[in-house]
Amino acid sequence: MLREAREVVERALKEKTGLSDVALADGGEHADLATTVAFALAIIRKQPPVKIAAEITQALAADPALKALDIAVETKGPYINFRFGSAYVRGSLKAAVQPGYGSLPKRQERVVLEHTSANPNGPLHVGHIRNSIIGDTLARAFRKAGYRLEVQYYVNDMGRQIAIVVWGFTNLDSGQQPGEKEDAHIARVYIAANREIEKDEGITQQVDKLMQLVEGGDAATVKKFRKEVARCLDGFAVTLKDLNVAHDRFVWESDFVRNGDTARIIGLVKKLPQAREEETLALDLSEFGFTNKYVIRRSDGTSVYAARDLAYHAWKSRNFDRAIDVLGADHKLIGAQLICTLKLLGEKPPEIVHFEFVSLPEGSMSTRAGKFVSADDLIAEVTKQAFDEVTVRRPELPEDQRRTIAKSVALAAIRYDIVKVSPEKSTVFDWKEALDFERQSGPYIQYAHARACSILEKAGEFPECYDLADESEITLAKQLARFPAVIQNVVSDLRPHLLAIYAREVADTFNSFYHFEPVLKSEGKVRDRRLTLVKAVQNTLKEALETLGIDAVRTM
RNA sequence: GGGCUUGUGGCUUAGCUUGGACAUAGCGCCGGGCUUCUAACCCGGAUGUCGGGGGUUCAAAUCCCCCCAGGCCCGCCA
Repeated sequence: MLREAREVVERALKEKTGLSDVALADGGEHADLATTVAFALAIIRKQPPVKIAAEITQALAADPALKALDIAVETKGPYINFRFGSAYVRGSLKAAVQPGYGSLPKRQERVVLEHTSANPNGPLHVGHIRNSIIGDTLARAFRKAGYRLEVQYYVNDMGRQIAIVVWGFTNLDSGQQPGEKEDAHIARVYIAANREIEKDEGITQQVDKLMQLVEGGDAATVKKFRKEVARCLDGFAVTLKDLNVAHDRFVWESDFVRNGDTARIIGLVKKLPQAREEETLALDLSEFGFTNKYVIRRSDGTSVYAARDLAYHAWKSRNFDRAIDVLGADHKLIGAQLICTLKLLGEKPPEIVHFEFVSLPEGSMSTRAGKFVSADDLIAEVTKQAFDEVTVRRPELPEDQRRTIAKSVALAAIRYDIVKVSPEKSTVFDWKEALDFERQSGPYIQYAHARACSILEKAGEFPECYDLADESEITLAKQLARFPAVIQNVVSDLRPHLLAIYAREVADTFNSFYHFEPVLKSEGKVRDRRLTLVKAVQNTLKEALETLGIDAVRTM
């Protein structure tokens, strides 16, 4: 409802002012929408802004489009405020109780979203899952916003790290320990192999040889690489499932070598005026502000990651209308070079969402050095803590039900803790925060939802009533009305944390309402309209939580 | 050294792209609230040179410049 009302107001303002930018903004505590356009007009018309604001307000007051939507206009000094009336509130409430609330009209564009794509040389850690959770939340938001979406994981199965893993499995004592997860096993061998390399530089040549063999398509070597990568991915699959993160397709990097795409793209790169072919093939992108050379092919003839990535993105460009990548901040430079080169090749470049690093209190994480907190450990610890909490609060529930709730609570705590922070902030992983299930947490929002469910359950059947009256009711309904616009903003700005903040704000407002306004104990019309409002809150929270990849549990 | 990025009460954080009405919320602290729809909750209070300095503007947390501090990057790694 907000999106529609905003459009009407914006159109009317443009008409009355003749400006293309009417500075329409959220009204905060003053109004539902507000504009400071009078300041801009004051300069043009050389009149005081207060006078201009009054004139515009008068002109808008007579506008039939605003009247039809029951939008009141008033001036407060130079500010023009818009206040939505009962028709808006009614329409908002009616929309918010519909199944699937928040979904936007279907679109035809096909979007490909790549996220996680961690190197398969060890388990996913708390840095990787920032990628997974941002990516998965964006994916859910895109689907809710009506897009046709395919989510991909790009499997780096032929990099140096994997060659080191394979070298380790061939040359070191590398048996799997009982109960050891595949990805943890691979990390152990990878770490051990790196220690050997530090001691003996000759090993690097053996690793290089492995890389040449795999690029050349040597059957036995390819098989070894595939085997370890696949095992690591099996481990990832368990972690990602626990995090409620899903991919539609795993795209293997080596496929772009095997099918000739990489050779083809290298051929095209060679013809670019920026190409510099000496021993290596590289691009000189200095005219675009890049100071380093962008290497595409090694002097031994093998391709580097950049070449295969170009092939992958050219493929995305041909098969999708839009491509979105979620990548760590360490990929900023190569991401910009990738985009630059794709443009030179006449391909659609991806839109890249970068997120900053997660470090540990003792310093940055490193798989190679074995310095990381694995996602599996995090999940196990948070789940254990959640089970204890559920047991304290609901001792009467059978254990299996407490376990089920604990699992959902843990998932909510982890996902929310990560997605609530703006991606551009680097963070330090903090166990205390990860294990906090109170204010500004996922469980806090789940709890508000469970409270709403509990009321609805006890209420039984009731006739829906959309005529809200009390200030607290109207405030809440207006907040629910913002949900579709929030979904819209998440996909247009590629900022999933906006949804996290919004869901928390709805929970805040509802908890306050819950405390002051009796629902089941009120009578007649009041009971009906409040129950309808509770249903709308429950429905909105459910849709918001599910878009965040969090279970909207009915009891906890 | 160069580039990108972050810096908001003791701690964490929203707002910054699109400059405007007393800067958002949480933790922690102080004080209240469970015979009442689940207290994973609610209400009140104290706490801010929006890193520092200049500039643009009627108006700057928000835009521009300089400086300081942290993170990331600058590889024939990925």
